[in-house]
Amino acid sequence: MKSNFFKESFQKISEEKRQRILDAAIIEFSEHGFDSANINNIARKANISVGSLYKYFDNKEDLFLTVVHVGVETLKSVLAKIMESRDTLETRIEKIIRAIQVHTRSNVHLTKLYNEMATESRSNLVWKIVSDMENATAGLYTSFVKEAQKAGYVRSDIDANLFAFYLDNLFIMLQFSYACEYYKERMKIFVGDDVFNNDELVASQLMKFIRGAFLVN
Amino acid sequence: MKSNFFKESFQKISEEKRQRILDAAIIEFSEHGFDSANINNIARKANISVGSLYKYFDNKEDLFLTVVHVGVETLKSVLAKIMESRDTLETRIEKIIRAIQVHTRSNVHLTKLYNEMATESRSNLVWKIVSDMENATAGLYTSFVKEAQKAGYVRSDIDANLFAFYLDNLFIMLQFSYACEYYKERMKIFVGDDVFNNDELVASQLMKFIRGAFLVN
Amino acid sequence: MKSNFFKESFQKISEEKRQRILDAAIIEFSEHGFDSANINNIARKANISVGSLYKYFDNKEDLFLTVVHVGVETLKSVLAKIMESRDTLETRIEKIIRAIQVHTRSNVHLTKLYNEMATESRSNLVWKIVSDMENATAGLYTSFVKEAQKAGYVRSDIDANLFAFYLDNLFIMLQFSYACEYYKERMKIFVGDDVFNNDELVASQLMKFIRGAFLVN
Amino acid sequence: MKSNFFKESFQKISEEKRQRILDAAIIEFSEHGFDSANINNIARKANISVGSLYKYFDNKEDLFLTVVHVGVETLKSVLAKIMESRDTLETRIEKIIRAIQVHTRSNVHLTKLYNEMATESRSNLVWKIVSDMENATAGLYTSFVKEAQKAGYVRSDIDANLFAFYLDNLFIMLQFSYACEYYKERMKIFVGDDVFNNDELVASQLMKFIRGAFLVN
DNA sequence: AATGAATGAGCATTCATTCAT
DNA sequence: TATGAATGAATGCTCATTCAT
Repeated sequence: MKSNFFKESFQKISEEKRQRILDAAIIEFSEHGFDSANINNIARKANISVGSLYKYFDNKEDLFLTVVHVGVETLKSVLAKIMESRDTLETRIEKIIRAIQVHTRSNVHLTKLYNEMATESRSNLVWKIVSDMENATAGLYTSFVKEAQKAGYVRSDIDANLFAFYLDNLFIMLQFSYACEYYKERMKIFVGDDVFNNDELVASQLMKFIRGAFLVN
Repeated sequence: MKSNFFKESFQKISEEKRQRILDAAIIEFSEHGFDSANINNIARKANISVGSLYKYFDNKEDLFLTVVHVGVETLKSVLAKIMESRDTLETRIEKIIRAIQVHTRSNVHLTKLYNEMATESRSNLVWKIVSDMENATAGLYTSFVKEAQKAGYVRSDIDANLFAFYLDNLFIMLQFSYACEYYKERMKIFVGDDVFNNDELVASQLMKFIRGAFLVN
Repeated sequence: MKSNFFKESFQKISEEKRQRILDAAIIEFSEHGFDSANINNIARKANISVGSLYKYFDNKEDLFLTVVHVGVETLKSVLAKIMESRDTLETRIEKIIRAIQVHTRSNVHLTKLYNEMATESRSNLVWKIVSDMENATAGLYTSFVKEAQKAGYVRSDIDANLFAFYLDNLFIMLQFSYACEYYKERMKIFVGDDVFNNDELVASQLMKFIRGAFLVN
Repeated sequence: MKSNFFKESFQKISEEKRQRILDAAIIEFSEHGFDSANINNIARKANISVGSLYKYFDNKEDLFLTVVHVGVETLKSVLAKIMESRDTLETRIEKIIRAIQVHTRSNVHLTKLYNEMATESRSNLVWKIVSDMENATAGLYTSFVKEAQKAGYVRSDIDANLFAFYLDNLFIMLQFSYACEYYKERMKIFVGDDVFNNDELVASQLMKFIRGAFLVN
């Protein structure tokens, strides 16, 4: 599968300009969705001409795909960093939760984009790009659960695949709840207007929830 | 707050035609989102003229709000039916899970619409319509958790609000996983291509996950 | 030339209903002009159905032409009443001026319609309807001027046709100045915000203007 | 008050293109009025794309206001040129009459636009634009009449404001009679089909009319 | 005869994409 | 290579006219 959706010329420009374009695009796409995103706006915000944009990308879709691709790579690297250490499952989960709280806040648009992307029945191209991230995540979580089962830390009477899935579901919703307006409001309704000043409570309770679900008692 | 966004004439037409319009609209909005939804398409699919559509609704936004409103009412009634019986928390949760599996499959577009809607804070009107559903859900779940805590069935060392929130998060993701293309693919990656023929496993494992999280051990 | 633009059925309805229709139509046309006038509005204001309107008139244009025709007849009869008495030119002119002040105020829409009508290059049909009124007016004024010339009251060194024309020009602008928003504002600029409470001054000065122009000194 | 209703880009295009757009617009607006004027027509006639038109003007109203503004400026400058010389009132009036005959013929659409515009108080914006022209005219005429009164050339027993007003009324109707179909036909009825080949007579008789009205006898 | 719901062509406006400079 | 003006297809919405009841 093609994994680059930009033209050669996009690689030749300065790192700084490239970043400006990606930033402008990720904001526009994450805030308006693919169809309503405005290419001319992106160019203006990136401080380049539309003409140039079309020198770097064949069309709107390719720009979108590039942005998604970059976003996915970013998310993968965040996860990878957490997972490379040799911690216990419990520690890892805790690290992930904290990372979500920190990372989501400083990369709101990335999460919004993920939400947006999961929405559009945007060709199957998007899926092609994202699936390897989901594959990585799924594989990682599942194998850690299985390992922990073998080691006796985690109940042996559960389906590792499904439990990894439910675990990731909780993580995704946590991300949305920190980034997307709708889910932020919803979280406030459930927990109170003050939640967003109470990361510690949110994290520790989620840990308790997950630990109960997984651990041998 | 105004809760009807349609004109009087919309009430006068036959139930069948009204349903045709709502169906066409919910499909269009759920598949394209508000901005990219095409009013002319909706009219064509509903087998009426644009002119008529505008006799029933003042504008695109009002049609959208009506559709959201109807969708929310449907979801509320499904939940209400489950909750009115005097079951234990555990039974109730199990019933909800089964209901999600059944109801989502036959109302795919409703769930897609919810996902779409959560995507960008479409004016605050949408939020006004949906917030009472979220409020109802949040209140219901939280109070049941608290009751169960009092009765000694559920751990007393947890924050009922947050646990209710995490619980609903699992439910929402389950819905998306049965309705939205993206999340369906993701679920297949986690659990295997066969998941959608294995409702029993999905439900029982989720029950196990939740039971572990909640119950006194 | 056809001089009726309505269908037979329009004559069969009650005088009261007919008037309601004409009133609604004259208001709509005079306020919005032909193109922007709204047939459905007219029907609603006249308290009849669009369907009926189309039973009485073949189309929008015919309704417009009927309205113009009625308006013209009204104006003609007002003028006729003034002219039938055996007054001197000077008295007649004074009577016309006073009549304009009174009649225009209570028939604002008629004058607006005249202005509107003079604007549209509405087919030559309009012209056909109106020309006989203009012919009548022109003939009347001109012959009175000529008579007065013969009688020695009016300067003999003038072109009666043109003087009658200039005279009517003054009358038309007076009408507009009492009926049409734009010209009302303009008159206020020229004479002061108080003009419309000062009919006496306006009339007497206009008399003085015209007398000077016409009379032998 | 804002006095430019176009975007910056409109100033950047070639004088020739700018004129083409203004010409097309003035014709369309003067022939159909604001509501019925067709933007796509204007673009086509101006030989540019609709897209471009919207690069130069935010919307239909702004294009209209620009056209009105330009028209008013043109009329003001014509009047100003006549008035700057140090002639007697009588000479000035004669110059204005001749100027109307010449200028109206070569700027038919400007006069039609004025008529159209006076027809329905298009927002109060139009009035804002035009009122300063009316103010200028009113002030000019009135002060000249007053001066002439002081100098003993004009009767002292008249209201200068009203006489200036009646004078301008005659001028306006003369303009309409040279530009607008309806008023042209009317003038032919009053004076004969040949009027438009007889500027000399029209002017000299109008002078006679006005002189009689104003002068000390 | 009367009704008014239904129709669909028409217009203002937007925006992805092109191309002359 | 970079620019941004120009293009025109597409879409929300209106309203004269029709026609089943």
